[in-house]
Amino acid sequence: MLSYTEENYLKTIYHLSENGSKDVTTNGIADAVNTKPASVSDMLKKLAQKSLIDYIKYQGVTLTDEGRVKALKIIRKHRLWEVFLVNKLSFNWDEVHDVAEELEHIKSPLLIKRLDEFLGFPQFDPHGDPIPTEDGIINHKRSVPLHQMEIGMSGVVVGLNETASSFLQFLDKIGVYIGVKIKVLDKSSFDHSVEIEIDQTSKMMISNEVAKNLNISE
Amino acid sequence: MLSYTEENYLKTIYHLSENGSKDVTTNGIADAVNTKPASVSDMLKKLAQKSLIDYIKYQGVTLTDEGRVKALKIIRKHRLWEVFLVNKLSFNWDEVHDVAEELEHIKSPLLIKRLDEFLGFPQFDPHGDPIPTEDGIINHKRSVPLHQMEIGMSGVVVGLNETASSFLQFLDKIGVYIGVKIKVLDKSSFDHSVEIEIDQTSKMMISNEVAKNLNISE
DNA sequence: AAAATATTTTAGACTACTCTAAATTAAACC
DNA sequence: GGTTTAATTTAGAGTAGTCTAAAATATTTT
Ligand SMILES: [Mn+2]
Ligand SMILES: [Mn+2]
Ligand SMILES: [Mn+2]
Ligand SMILES: [Mn+2]
Repeated sequence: MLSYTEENYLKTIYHLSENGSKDVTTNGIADAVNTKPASVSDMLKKLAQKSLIDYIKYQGVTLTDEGRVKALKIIRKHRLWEVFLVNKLSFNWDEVHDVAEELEHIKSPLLIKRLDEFLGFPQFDPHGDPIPTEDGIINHKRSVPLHQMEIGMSGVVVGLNETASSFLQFLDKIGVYIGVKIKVLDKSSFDHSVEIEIDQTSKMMISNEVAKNLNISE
Repeated sequence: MLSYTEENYLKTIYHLSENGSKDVTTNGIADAVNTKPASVSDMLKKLAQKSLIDYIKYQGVTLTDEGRVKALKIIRKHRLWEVFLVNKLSFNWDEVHDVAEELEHIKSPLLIKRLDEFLGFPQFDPHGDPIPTEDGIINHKRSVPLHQMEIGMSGVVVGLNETASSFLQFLDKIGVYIGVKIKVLDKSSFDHSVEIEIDQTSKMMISNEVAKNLNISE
């Protein structure tokens, strides 16, 4: 049985190894779980002990198969709860993360089975992230960050690389959400900002920083 | 901010002071929270420190007003989640307690507000227990344990004094649930078992032990 | 390749909660 | 009222997780 804390470390290690293609470092984990590197070292020993990670001192960490499955189960719960909060309790998509961070630790397989059913077996969470299956299979959609698209190309927003409230609220304001159609009208070679057409109607200028965090598919 | 553990102690103290009219003892609490009396003594000091309880060594404990409100907020959450599990996720009434025991500690006022709304502002949980309001007002229904009713009297099951799965499943089997009408047909002076009519149709003999745990109102 | 710097680990200590064993106080018995 | 028993509290110690400061190792710079 994993503790609340162990679960958070595992999940964090998973996320860090997915995102950056670099290896997962002690400082990186410390940063993500909001502790000091010394504490992380201790925890890494514990997780290695339980063979949830492969860990060699001074070199990075990788999840074992067992660790990966455990991490994905927590992520599954996190994302299902987010769907619940948004679809059933009408939370905004920028309000769900912290609550889901707690709810993901509730230990009841039946609860998650029934919740999944109740929500109609959703495939994606409110931020466009895929919901892993019970046995840890996750459906990575192929997508491109908006700033890498060519002028004239178009596609659909399928995911985000940033979940900060300020970012989500900004997207709300400009009418961008998961599933909306985006066309690249122009790209400034000066500051790399991007001019886009949203939903075949409104035109907008967005910064490169914003463009980087919008994943487009099709 | 209260810890998970502190919340469980508070809630337990509340329940112990409601039920038995006797005072709340260290051993009683230890029994209820599944720890040793020594640990309880420590915690009582802590809760007294935070002025959530009045505590004098070797004499019992009582909740302060602040402590009572805190306890009722947890109980409110517990019971709302139970309603959710039964009404929305089709849990049986004997399956909800342990999960609610975890869910009650999720810290989000908005979540509870929305959940309450989503459930249609229920007044009672699946076991017939009243759901306290946000500001800690609880509606104690007047009721009598079935074994105290006179022959010929009838009423409606409004609550239970026992939540063990085995008891709830037994009630399922004999067709007793919250809201069902019961009439007392006879009482044995030998073993104090009670003959009842359920729902104006089936007749049953139930033990005194069972009768004690069914609260009837009218 | 040596020196300087950054990263990571260890050592030692702290908090929250728990336990067993011993000491204290209260309650029950005679 | 004094003795026995039961309830409660204290003392001392353990686990999980955290921290700071110091030591060890790796990386970068010159
Ligand atoms: Mn979490
Ligand atoms: Mn999400
Ligand atoms: Mn609880
Ligand atoms: Mn209940």
